[in-house]
Amino acid sequence: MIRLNRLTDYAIVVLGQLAQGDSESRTAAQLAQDSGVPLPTVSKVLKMLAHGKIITSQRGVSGGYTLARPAVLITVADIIAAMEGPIALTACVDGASGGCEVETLCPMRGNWDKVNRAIRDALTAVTLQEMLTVPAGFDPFPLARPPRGLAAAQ
Amino acid sequence: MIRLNRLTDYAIVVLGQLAQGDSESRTAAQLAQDSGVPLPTVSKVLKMLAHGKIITSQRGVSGGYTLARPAVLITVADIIAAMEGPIALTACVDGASGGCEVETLCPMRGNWDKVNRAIRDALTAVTLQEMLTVPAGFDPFPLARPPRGLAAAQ
DNA sequence: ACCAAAGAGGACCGGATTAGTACGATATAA
DNA sequence: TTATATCGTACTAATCCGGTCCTCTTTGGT
Repeated sequence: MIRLNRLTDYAIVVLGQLAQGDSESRTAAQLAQDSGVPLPTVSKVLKMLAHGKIITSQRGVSGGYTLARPAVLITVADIIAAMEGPIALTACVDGASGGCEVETLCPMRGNWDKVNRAIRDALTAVTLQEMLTVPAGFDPFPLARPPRGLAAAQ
Repeated sequence: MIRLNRLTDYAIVVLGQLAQGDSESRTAAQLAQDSGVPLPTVSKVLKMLAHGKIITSQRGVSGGYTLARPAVLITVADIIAAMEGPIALTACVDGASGGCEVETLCPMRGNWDKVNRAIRDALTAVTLQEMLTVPAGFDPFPLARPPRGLAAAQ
């Protein structure tokens, strides 16, 4: 199970709220209430998204947040990148010769790149809009997975 | 940055060692020495891989580990699945109605499935063999980013 | 039959990461 | 000028994960 941060999850939810709002400006408080996520946390998420240029913020008395562009043009890759930095599986890949101690022994430095690119492409192919449109008659709980835990798993 | 466990990283390295060994049996101690990873940790990794049917183990006095099948037939998806459980981005996706508190509000439960499938496909497309063969003249450090403190694990 | 080697399995602990909170600063419209 | 709402940063608590240790089981050799 590859984990992405809970905040990223929230980000998607919040963006969903924003996308439904007909491009109207919504305050952090509104979004917090609508999403059920505590205000400070939503605020944090919104800040990160604004930083990543996914949404725009308007300060001041009647301020709020708006999608920076239509939901169709926002990809999951964009969102994840905003929330977690560049999309890549963490490994020796991430540079800096000092970082990986078994560097000289590891026969495959750099080949993660291929994997990373594949994943990046996969994530770029899905837009926020697609995440919002729930297909008719889909199964809400596709995989019944064991609680997390690698050792406990299987 | 999507994180996969450090153990998964080790798994790839260790499997690399195994793949080079002409299908000979190697003990955990040997692999630990060759990979530079502490024995208990390597042992744990090997156990998990054996559990996932990636490698086979032979107990007893002249025991050891061997790849369960040729490196060409072992995909990165297999390895990650063995180390971290089913491949999916953690989200409301992962079932159990109690798990997600904003469930009723979240307009996009289940659409992660599309993303997950894409990622799974991407990972399945890369084999251990491919990870081993370093392309001629590749750049060892494609992205220059600060090293993540690796806890000085020898 | 016994002993040594090697893996299997589980429990445990410390450290690192992250979620969540709080507070002060800044901008804006009325 | 004041009320409102975001911005930015610092801090704390809880969770998760990597790593280690210990004991049991299996197996081959003596």
